[in-house]
Amino acid sequence: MRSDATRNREAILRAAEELLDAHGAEHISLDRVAAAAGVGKGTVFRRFGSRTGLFQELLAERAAALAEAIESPGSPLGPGAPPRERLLAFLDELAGLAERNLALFAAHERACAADKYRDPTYLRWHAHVTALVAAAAPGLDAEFAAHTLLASFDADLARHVMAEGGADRLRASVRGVAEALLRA
Amino acid sequence: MRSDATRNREAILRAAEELLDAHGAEHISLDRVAAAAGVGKGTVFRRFGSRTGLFQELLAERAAALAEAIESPGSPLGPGAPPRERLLAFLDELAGLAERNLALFAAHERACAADKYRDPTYLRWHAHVTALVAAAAPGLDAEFAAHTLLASFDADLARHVMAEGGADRLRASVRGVAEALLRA
DNA sequence: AAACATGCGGACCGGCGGTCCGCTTCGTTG
DNA sequence: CAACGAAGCGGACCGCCGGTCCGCATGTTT
Repeated sequence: MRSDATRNREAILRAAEELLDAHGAEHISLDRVAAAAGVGKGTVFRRFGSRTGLFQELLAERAAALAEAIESPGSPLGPGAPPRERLLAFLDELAGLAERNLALFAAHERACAADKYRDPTYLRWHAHVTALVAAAAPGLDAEFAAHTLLASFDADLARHVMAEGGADRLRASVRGVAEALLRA
Repeated sequence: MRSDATRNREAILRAAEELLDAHGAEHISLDRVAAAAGVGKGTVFRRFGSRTGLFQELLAERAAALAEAIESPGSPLGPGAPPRERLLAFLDELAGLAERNLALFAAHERACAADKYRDPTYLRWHAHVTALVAAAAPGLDAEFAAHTLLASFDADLARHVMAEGGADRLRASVRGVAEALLRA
């Protein structure tokens, strides 16, 4: 990749973030993103393929730290931790991510509305949760339960719950459901 | 309402159904609906206000029987039945509704994506489930758990689950999660 | 039949995601 | 350094969509 391409790519991602923070998930057209990045619209599409691609990459970037934490041993998130605690810790972490990136979650959802089950980040999260549910609650349909648990972080639901009580309220509610499920 | 207005209203609803059955939830623009109904586009908007309004009414129509069943005593769905059984029966019924109206569910979701929590049908369902969860599992955040349970009928998830096993598979998975939750 | 309210259709608008292509810039090679 | 091909760029352009508007038609009432 040419150096100007790399620079532009970064500029576009940062511009998208700024617009999300400033105006929420609505009215973020790719024209605007391009303008804010000081770049032509074609450049946005060349780098990211589509609106969907842009928000997928942005989410992947924001989720990178979590993805790494999941794979490195030694924390309650990493391999080696007992599945139940590992799952609860992961959900806690997701709640934090959702809080810090509500607008991005919303935009990403909207952009991936068509077959959301092909988003790489969602797929990773789902595989992770499925495995942990299967280990901690063998009686359940783990795949289905994993979708159900992840649905807690739907942007609208998360916003609604966090409106009274912030991320802690979301964490508590999710934990309540998760613990109930694992008791099975 | 003038008689021709009533007639057109019906024609539009039927046309929308036909298009949904024929082409799925995608590519159903209101231009197409209007054309299929043999009506001008303005008429669609005068009757239903917006795309959202159209699909909300269509869903309300398809959900009417269920809404009635919920309120009339004597069945496992109606008042008087024990909350746990009443909830499970309701979820079973919703699975059937989802199966018979997958395309409509998808279109409705897409149309109500902005603040989905203001859709009258969803609100009714949510209030119902919340009350039953509160009665059957006092320890839980009932409102939150209700959103979680209803998320099982997200069109994409439902389609994905029903792809192998049809509505019965969906019913079984939902029931598994619901029973686990109620055990709390 | 006349007069009024209601409803109608479809041209029109602004905005969007996505494409295309002539021009510019980068970086490599001799 | 000159020059050349590849990679990238920008923004005009396209088709489509949700939504609006208003001159005309149709139903209703007296």
